[in-house]
Amino acid sequence: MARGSTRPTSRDVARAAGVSQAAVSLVLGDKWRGRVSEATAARVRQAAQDLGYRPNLAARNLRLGQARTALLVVPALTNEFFAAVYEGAARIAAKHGFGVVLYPSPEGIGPAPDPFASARAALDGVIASSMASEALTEIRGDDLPLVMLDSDPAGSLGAATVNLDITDGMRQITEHLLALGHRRFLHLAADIDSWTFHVRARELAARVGQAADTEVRTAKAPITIEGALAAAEHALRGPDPRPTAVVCDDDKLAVGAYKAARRLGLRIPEDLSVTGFDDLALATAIEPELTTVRLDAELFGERGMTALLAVLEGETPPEGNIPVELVVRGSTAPPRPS
Amino acid sequence: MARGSTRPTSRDVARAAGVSQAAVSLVLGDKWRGRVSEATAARVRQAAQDLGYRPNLAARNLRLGQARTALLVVPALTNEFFAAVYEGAARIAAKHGFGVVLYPSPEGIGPAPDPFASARAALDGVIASSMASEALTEIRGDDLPLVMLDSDPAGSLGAATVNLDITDGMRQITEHLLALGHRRFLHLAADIDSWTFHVRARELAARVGQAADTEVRTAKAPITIEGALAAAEHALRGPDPRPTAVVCDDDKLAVGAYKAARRLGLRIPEDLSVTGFDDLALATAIEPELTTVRLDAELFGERGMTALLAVLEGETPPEGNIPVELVVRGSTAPPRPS
DNA sequence: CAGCTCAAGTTGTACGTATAACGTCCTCGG
DNA sequence: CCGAGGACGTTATACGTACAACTTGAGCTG
Repeated sequence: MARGSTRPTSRDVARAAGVSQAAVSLVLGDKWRGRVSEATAARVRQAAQDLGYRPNLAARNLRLGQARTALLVVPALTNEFFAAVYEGAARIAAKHGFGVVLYPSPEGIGPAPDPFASARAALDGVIASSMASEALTEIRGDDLPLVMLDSDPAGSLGAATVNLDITDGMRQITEHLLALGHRRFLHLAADIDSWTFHVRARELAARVGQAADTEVRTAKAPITIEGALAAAEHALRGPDPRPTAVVCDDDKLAVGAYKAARRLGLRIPEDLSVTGFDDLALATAIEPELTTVRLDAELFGERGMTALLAVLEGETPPEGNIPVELVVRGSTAPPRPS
Repeated sequence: MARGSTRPTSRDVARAAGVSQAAVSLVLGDKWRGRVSEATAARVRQAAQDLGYRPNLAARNLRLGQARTALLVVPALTNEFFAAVYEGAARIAAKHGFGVVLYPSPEGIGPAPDPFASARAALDGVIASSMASEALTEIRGDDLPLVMLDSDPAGSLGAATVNLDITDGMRQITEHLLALGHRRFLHLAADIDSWTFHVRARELAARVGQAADTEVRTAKAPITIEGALAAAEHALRGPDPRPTAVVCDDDKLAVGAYKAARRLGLRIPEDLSVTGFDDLALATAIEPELTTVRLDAELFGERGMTALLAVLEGETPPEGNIPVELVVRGSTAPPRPS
């Protein structure tokens, strides 16, 4: 802030090139065909180069009434899944000259004024994960275009939604396990009240319910290794007969299940099958490698940004769920004959 | 963009409250003590509330000549370490009314105009990880305040630096392994040419060199599980006698080492000790849990942001390395007597 | 009651840009 | 030789805000 020489403006460039400020704006804005001679344009570009001129974004945004910036609201970047969503969104944004800013994790803000509560004018739109929906209304105005990620299409009035095909993912897992012969399941569920996890539970119950002699127990856990370990161990120590397969809402929960199995002396997959959800780096780090559902988080982010851009253009965003894929690895096998 | 009713401005609020626009600015900017009566101030605030007024950030930034925004340049957010750095930086930033934007991963930008190349005017400063230093000069002007993360203090002319005490971390690892009795080491090194990884190699060589009858082999690998697996397997199949400890530059590399050991029929830690670096979630997910050096990535980000804020205030940023901590878990043990 | 002070505002302007609207000169057809 | 139009610009203005400088009236003092 205590910088003496301020940065050069378009007026400085104009002076150096011997033209008016307007001419500089035309040339650098690439709107000079038939309005400025090639020679003059070259002179202007050279002057801009020499001075190291960069347009002042604040002024440009003010003038144009838009910021070419979108806000992405996610629960936590340290979750690899959401980091990948960001990267996908940022890639598409960059292709269209847009930037993406993140809503800082709510618990970290404290009593300070939320920078984004007053930043609405510098944003053109919002992409929000359903997991972060509570704080959403105060961040976003009632007028800012909105795209919801993984949210109940029926419940998000007006806003465009982009969803992964969670239902199909859970269907594939369930059918895989049923085909292997499993009948007694433990559902290790995330203790988060959001649409995407409700769908998992609903689909698991529906599919398993169609087979005979089946049972589904549920244990809720926070999405941490320790939390999952505690919940899984407690549930697996429950009344006989023990479940033969643990269906986890998330790969991280599956790691907890692995640790619980180890404590109980159960081998995976011989004594216990385990499945995850997301296909994070974690899934192939552990032994045996985890059977899970691959979610293309980057594509998810890309679709979210694409949808927002469509809304901004006044078009109708594309519909349709993003397909997911069951990846069978070493953590699932037929149950031991009892 | 095709929105009919534009958002209310401070002038609209002024009209509604029956005062001038300047009065609105004074009241909402909290600079009205002794300039505006309490009653009028209340009227203004009420009007702003009613209209749902939010200041236009672009205009404010233009007027003030600052954006209260910092740019954080990191190689990849999907690396949990850098995601945590972001969260730390964003937390401190928010406390000071600042925002943090990320430099989008370079490979994703493609031929489109880089939004940040021209965004300098909307940025007040840059925090950059050394791993991303190549692209730095074109992003940053030559005038924007800069803080470097994990970079050679001697090499970063003028810019403030914030460093983790990597040297001490490697010292602790080496001494731990030497104390256990190890003499033959494999250094599974990241194939990235950056200061932070040079320090690891240098310190390992220096410390081990002080003991008698020691040997250090080096294998370079990209920081992926597959890459590390290939490099580690190749190195461990090398000429006898085999190394008894694998020192990895990074936890992810250590996972590759685990997989290589498994392929070779070596048990960890009985036949082979393995150490990591970073203490990511991965470290406690695998079995046995990984002996590694804990880096407080969030604190790292906090310190980076604090340093930048100090520079912006014209103060001298605080000095000193951030301490790191050896976390001994189950992946290290005395070598098998030969 | 003249002159001063102070509260309580208002008027005016600048930040840097993009673009609409307005000159010029030059060329060229009729 | 005149007028039309294109090529090549320039001048002027608005975006919404923050703040310096000015105005106005009331109260107080001597």
